[in-house]
Amino acid sequence: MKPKIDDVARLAGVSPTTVSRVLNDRGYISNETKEKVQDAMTKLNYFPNDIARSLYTKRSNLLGIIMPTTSNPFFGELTFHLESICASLGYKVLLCNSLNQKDKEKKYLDMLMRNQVDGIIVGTHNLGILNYQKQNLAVVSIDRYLSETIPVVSSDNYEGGKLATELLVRKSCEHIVLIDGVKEIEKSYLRREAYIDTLDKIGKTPIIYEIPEVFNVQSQQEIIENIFSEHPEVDGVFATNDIFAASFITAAKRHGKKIPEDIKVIGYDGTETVRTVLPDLTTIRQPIEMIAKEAINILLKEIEGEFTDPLHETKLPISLIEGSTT
Amino acid sequence: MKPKIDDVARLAGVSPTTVSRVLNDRGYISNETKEKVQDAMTKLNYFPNDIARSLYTKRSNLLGIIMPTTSNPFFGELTFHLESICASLGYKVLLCNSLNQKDKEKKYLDMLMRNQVDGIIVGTHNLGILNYQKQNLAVVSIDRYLSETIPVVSSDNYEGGKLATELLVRKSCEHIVLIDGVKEIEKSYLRREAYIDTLDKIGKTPIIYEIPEVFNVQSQQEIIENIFSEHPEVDGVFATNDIFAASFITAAKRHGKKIPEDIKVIGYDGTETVRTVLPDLTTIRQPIEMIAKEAINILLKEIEGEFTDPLHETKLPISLIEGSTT
DNA sequence: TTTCATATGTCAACCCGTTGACATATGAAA
DNA sequence: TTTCATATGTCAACGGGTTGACATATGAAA
Repeated sequence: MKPKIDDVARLAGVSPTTVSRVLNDRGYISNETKEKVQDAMTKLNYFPNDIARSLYTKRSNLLGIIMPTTSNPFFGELTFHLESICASLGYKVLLCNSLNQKDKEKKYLDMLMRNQVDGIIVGTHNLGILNYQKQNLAVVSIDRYLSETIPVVSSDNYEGGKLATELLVRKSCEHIVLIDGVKEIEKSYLRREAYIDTLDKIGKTPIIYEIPEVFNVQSQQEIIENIFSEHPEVDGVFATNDIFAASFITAAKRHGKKIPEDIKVIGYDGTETVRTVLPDLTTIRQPIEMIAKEAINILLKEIEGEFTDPLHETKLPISLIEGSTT
Repeated sequence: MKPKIDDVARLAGVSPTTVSRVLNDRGYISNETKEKVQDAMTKLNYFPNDIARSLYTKRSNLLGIIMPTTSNPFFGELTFHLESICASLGYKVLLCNSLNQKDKEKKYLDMLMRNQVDGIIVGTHNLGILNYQKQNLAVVSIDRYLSETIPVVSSDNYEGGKLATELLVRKSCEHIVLIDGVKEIEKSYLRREAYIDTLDKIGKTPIIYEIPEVFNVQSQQEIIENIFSEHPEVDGVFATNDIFAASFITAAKRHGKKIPEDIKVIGYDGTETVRTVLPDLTTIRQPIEMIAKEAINILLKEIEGEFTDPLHETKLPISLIEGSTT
């Protein structure tokens, strides 16, 4: 059996209340007693039961993180930073990989509610479900508009899309294709909008390819193949994430195209991983750690009840990293 | 205030016990009552408090996952699979990014114990701390020997190292360098051993470079630079993970070396991410999902108390993926 | 000598849901 | 008519730790 507070008290020769006082640093305790108690805890290998504590204090110190998948380097890195910051602040993280599937998100949300999380950080698409139960729950969304009451932390997607498209234009690309995720309702596609606006301004027609199952390599490649058959004139590609960009480059090479001579390619995200594995790739870098910090900042304020501002949106700066693919 | 079981009971016009019976599907309940209760729960937005439940049942259904960092694609993907499988089995995951730092691991371990996790999956180096408290706790280690009583799940590292080195030899490399992590005590370095053994057999001298701070890009590059000054004759490189391999290739290009003509490079891991971003890279692929499945299998057996076999080790098959870097 | 900060103990209520024991009621089968 | 499966209620203990109220004791300062 796991030792409990009574066992510690007995071994230390004090009352359970005193042990609790040591644990919570309340009231008067002599150093001598403190040591006795701590020794007893060490000897017994005692760990205070946070479940019992939470039940009483009504504070779980648990946060939920819902991401599409930590397999994706952007979300993997984001999750790392989020969790690291949480840990440094005494919060624990329940991880959820929703794969952007509504049913999974619903189940995860349910699970998180049952586990009395103090707040949730959401990096996933859908989650319309959230609305009806927002009530007391603190929620922050990363990069996605979820509802009017949920603050969003993102980097400057419009500016990123603009920078990317402008770069291709400046490099004299005539036929610039956008490779993006699927446009869903209620989701703002600022990178895409910036791409369209920028092309509009110089009288060019947008050519957009949508990749539906974001985390399915196969479907990605099929769609990218279509670009070459349907738009063989393509000489510039803006992919809204680096993985798409990399996939495109691979396909382009297969088609005998030279990057950047024949086609210039720019990606998006600029994760450590992709920067290391494919440092040549020109990309728009998101400040992932800063996003994580800001998201947690806001979430904690919400948890403390200090947050009232609806329609709150934080836009963090992006930066262009020019490699040799443009 | 969050609704509790009594509120549900009142609204449904039944007793709290009946609500509990509905929740746990125990005893006799008419369908009519079931529906009334479920309606009331929906109306009130009621979520059963898993904390209170756990306290009574002494089962948290919580698992701890300690990884170096989900930023790394191997661990990001591993974490994804582990979590997905856990979720499908009704387990919840507390995520810990230890960065292989002993003090952090200790803190995380402490945290997990306090949270009454049913088991822990460890993908991190150190954790000698584990020994003294192993007692009732179910633990599985991935790829690392931690103690005699902790089962290890890994892929066949020796075979992988052998295949990799043999491939370079077969491709007529004369000066084969190994880029590896730092060799620590108590850690088995089978990939390295296989490399050494394979070279020994044909009378070649191993040349080993160790990268200490695995997740520090800067230090990686510095060490790799040394290879070119100290061993300009290098014509084959076996990197024990794909990130090292990619870093080396980047450096090689900077030095005007052609891959594979001047230097052949093989990596290790074969994650989805690297396969997509750098599909040319020859690598040894680890069956990440299989590793995750097997780890959880064993962990659950431990939790159910069915596991007694000490010194248990599971070795899963690796495969060679030949790209164009060799 | 009085007073008070320090130090510790006892006790019970509380957090929320679970469970076993026991009571009661209904309707159908024997 | 008896019996029993079905259906629901009441009640209290339980899980492990927290906390407030109150009692008591000691030693030092006033």
